[in-house]
Amino acid sequence: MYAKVIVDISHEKLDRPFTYIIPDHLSSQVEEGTLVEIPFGAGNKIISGYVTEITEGCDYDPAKIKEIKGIVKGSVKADSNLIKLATFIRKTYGSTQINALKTVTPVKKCIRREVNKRVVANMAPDKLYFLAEEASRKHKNAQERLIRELIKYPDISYSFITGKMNVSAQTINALVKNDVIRVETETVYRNPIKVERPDDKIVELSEEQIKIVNDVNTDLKNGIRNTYLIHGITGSGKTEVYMHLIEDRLREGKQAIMLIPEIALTYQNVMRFYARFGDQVSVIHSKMTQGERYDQYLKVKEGKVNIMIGPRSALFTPFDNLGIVIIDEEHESSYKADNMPKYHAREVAEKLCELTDSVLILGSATPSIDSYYKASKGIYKLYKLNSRLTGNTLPKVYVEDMREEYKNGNKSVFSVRLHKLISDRLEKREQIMLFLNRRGISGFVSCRECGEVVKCPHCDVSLSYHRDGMLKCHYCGYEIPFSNECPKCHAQKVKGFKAGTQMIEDFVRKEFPHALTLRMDADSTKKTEDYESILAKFANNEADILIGTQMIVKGHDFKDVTLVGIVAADMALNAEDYRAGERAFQQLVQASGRAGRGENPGEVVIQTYQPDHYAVTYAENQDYEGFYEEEIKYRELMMYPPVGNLLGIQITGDEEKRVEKLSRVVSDMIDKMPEREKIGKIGPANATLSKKCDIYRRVIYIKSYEYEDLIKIKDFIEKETERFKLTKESIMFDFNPMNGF
DNA sequence: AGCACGCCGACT
DNA sequence: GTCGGCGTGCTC
Repeated sequence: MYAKVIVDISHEKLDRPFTYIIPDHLSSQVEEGTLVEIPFGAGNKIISGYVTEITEGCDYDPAKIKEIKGIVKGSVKADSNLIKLATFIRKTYGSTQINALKTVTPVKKCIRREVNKRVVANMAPDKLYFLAEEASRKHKNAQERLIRELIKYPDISYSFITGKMNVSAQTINALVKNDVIRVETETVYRNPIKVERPDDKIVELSEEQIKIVNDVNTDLKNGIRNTYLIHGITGSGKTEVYMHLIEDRLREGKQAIMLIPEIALTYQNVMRFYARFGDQVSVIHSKMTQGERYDQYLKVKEGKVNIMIGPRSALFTPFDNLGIVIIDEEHESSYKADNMPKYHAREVAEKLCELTDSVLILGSATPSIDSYYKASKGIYKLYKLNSRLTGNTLPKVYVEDMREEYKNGNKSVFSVRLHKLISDRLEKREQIMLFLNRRGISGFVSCRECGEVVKCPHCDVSLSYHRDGMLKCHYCGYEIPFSNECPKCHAQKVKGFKAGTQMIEDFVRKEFPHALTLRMDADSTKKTEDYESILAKFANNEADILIGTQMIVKGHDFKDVTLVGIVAADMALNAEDYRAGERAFQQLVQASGRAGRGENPGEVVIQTYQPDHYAVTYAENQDYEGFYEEEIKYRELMMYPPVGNLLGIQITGDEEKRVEKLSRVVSDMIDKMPEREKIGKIGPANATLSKKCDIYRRVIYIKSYEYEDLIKIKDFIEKETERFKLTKESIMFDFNPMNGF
């Protein structure tokens, strides 16, 4: 028998199966997906590789075929659906097979589970006393020590004995042999989440909700497998629908995967699932150790877990009878992987559901244009949840034109209305959230004389001022002490602008000296605990105003918040990539949704210099459909996704001129392709961040209606540039990029 | 990726 | 005369 093996070397030239003989003594253990050790290359260096196929014959010179050396000890095998997913990822996103295999097997090492080992006395204390005396006579000090301890405490933890008491395992083993003691082990699964279990009352479903559940179940009964997009405004009870659908699958003996954005992972969401489904729920998240991951994997394999909740990698949970995949907040950009292979969880989930015959449920208050487009084409089934469960109304949204405010002599950060509403809420003892966009977060430093902005010498960004008196670069960590002398005109006029959030906090303190504020940004939240404790404090009503970025509130309900202020909505509107409008709209609507989650109705103030921007006007009316219609027209016109497909090509290197030249060469290459007629090309141009850590970055974007064309272009460029033997420059591809380059 | 084979400059 | 530079080619 032979095995086709993908070797663990990520290089295009080796990205194909190699044939190995399966020796007889391994034939029972080598299967598809097994991680094996194989001799490779002239030096017969031992490397590892995944078996992807087992064949009887071989299509390669038998004289040259080597034998599999063994199985990688403690490895975890990839099941066949995951191998198929890996192939899909390789083809769709253009990675190597081995990298794709590695991404679908997030648990690689079999790390011993945590065991609670205890040493227990096997005989009565008087007998032990006798043995201790005997050990003492024979100068068996360690034995004596242990036995005397056991007289006092007949049940001691193993680690205490080998640690504090300094008794070796050998001594223990000797006593076990003589039946003096026995070692008891008890397996403890490391539980990633500490829950105090709030009991969740089973909520009656609304008619809207029941319809979704029934439709899905009816379709399933009729053997129809669909993808369902639930467009439900914040607070409309999507989670209840998810839980019902999961419960129905569990009853059929199937399992469920639910993806939620990493940032929303540790909070109320997950708790509700624990409350409802108990310990058949498991959670994975990026901060987990290898051991914790392995435990979750084992629990899945042993059938103890039927629901896996986690970020995009939770998709690769090896359930053997998967029935449903749910992607909550499906518009979130974190569902797109940011390193190779740059897969999108939604697309991989579609494939996974196809392979396992499962249903896919997507949910969002602001669906991605991609998904809504598919729904409008009938590829997804669309459902709407329009009423808030608590019965309260959507918040009232005010758009404030900051140009007008300025004209009327208001030079502060707050419009008259926002100022008034803040004092109103402070008086009523209701809570307030103030948002700023991400881009406005870090402070920068410039010369008031000549306007020179102090930049990082290694990256194309301005340095930001930190409270410790240093100027730091967020990308490469470069730092210099702050000086007020301008590096260009040498005037003593350099001054720092405070980070957006801090500026607002200072301003609030000046204007409302009695208000208690909490601030949340990269500076104030170095560790996750900080982040969690800030949110907990706010939820606990220990502050009146929470100031932070858009990021902070995903999936959190603060029932006493009745006012949300978006201090400067403009930064998001003016980003250069084609998703800027979509992102801005989503941010505005999601932020607005934070107001009035409790009993009191909420109000939202959006401050902007572009009150007529379509993202703002549609957000003001909470009009998703209107926004979609406008946005899709623009995408159609420009051949942007989801109407067309986009390939981002990034060329990087440490010499500006060479990078520039290579980008031109690649561009010319594309121009000569027969597909050139059908496709659109943008660039080459400098990337948004044109230099990062002394690496220059240029980009080319290719647009096409046919995804296949993009794959062809990537393959062609890879083939053609191979002979350049690029060492200092590199070319990277991103299919339908989400975050630009 | 890594290692071997292979054809041209400065050394005991 | 050799030791060694890394160019190119292969790896089941």
